Amino acid sequence: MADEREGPRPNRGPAAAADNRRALIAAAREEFAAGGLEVAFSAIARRAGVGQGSLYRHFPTKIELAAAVFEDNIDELERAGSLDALFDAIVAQARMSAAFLDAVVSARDVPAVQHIGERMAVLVGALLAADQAAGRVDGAIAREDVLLVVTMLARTVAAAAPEEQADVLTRSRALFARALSPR
Amino acid sequence: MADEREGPRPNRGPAAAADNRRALIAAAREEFAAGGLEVAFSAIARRAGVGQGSLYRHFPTKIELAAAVFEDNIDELERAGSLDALFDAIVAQARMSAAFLDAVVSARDVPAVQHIGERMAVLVGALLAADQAAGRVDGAIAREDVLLVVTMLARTVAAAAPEEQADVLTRSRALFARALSPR
DNA sequence: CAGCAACCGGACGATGCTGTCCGGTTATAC
DNA sequence: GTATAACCGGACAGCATCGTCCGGTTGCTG
Repeated sequence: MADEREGPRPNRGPAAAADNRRALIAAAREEFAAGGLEVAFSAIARRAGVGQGSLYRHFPTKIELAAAVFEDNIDELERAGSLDALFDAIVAQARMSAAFLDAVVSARDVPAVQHIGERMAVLVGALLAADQAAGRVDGAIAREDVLLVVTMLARTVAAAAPEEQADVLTRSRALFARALSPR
Repeated sequence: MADEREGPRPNRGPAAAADNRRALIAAAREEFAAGGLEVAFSAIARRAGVGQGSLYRHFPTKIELAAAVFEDNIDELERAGSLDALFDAIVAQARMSAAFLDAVVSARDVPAVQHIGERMAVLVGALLAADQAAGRVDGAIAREDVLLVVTMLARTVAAAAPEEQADVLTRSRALFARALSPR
């Protein structure tokens, strides 16, 4: 039933629904990364080569769309083996992460958002425990502290002007390294 | 706030220009503090009891308006006697500061913005030197680090949901205290 | 007192986004 | 082969904001 054909694929019919969904998520990822959460729905639909109707059918609200995008991205984050690696991955998707965080504050009760929050909490908890066991992070640091660091990193790097992004990045990494390292 | 509506005070003529300017700045301060930089120009004019034409005449762009508002606020910041006190003052105006920072990244070359940047840099430099001399802050910390901390504090507190604002505040303050304190 | 220049305030056209609705197309069932 | 149901895509009306423009008022000057 769910058989994916290459070649001259029709853009209509039930089989195209999954394709459209993927195209929309990909387009939204690029738009969010470029312009934050403020981008217009119409722009996302245009980039995906899909009508606005289809966009609203798949994702009635912007929060659900953002959640779908980030659900994909979090897979990448979960490959990190240490907090440092997690920070690297977060920074690489800084604008995306910041956009998602903006969405979170306005809709904490959406199930999809909660699910992502739990995945992040579990991930951070595991990495923190490992780093503390290895003596790389002070025992006084709590999971909430690390989540805060992640948030700050994403927002700060995302908001920085392009020419000072590199400086901001190294400086904030060093700052947080001081904050987390054992006394 | 409600301005002086008493007596047969004409709202026209050259003398009213300065009054209008003050009213606009006051209205903009409240609007920015409530809704960030995204508030509509029309809303600011309405709150100030002034026509849109007058708003655009005094402040052609939103950046200039934000700069005028923050130029007022920075007087308060300069009363701080230590970095800790500066952080307190920044957090008290968190939403305002965050709104202004957003304006800065989109118009770094505006003279009014540059002027405020210089005042902040001078202020932070002086406080940092004092705190380092007193042994409260590590000598390895640079002025740019502190400016980064200020930015992060403002943005983080401003973006937090009301119910977790208190927790975010204490946690980030503790985190940055660890980062800045001598080894 | 009369003319002038500055300034005020709101109306107004333009622009862009939102969310819905419907004609048309395609796979599937019979 | 034909009927049916699902789904696509773009048009469209509604809405908010932007930035300008102009009639009207006020204080100043000769």
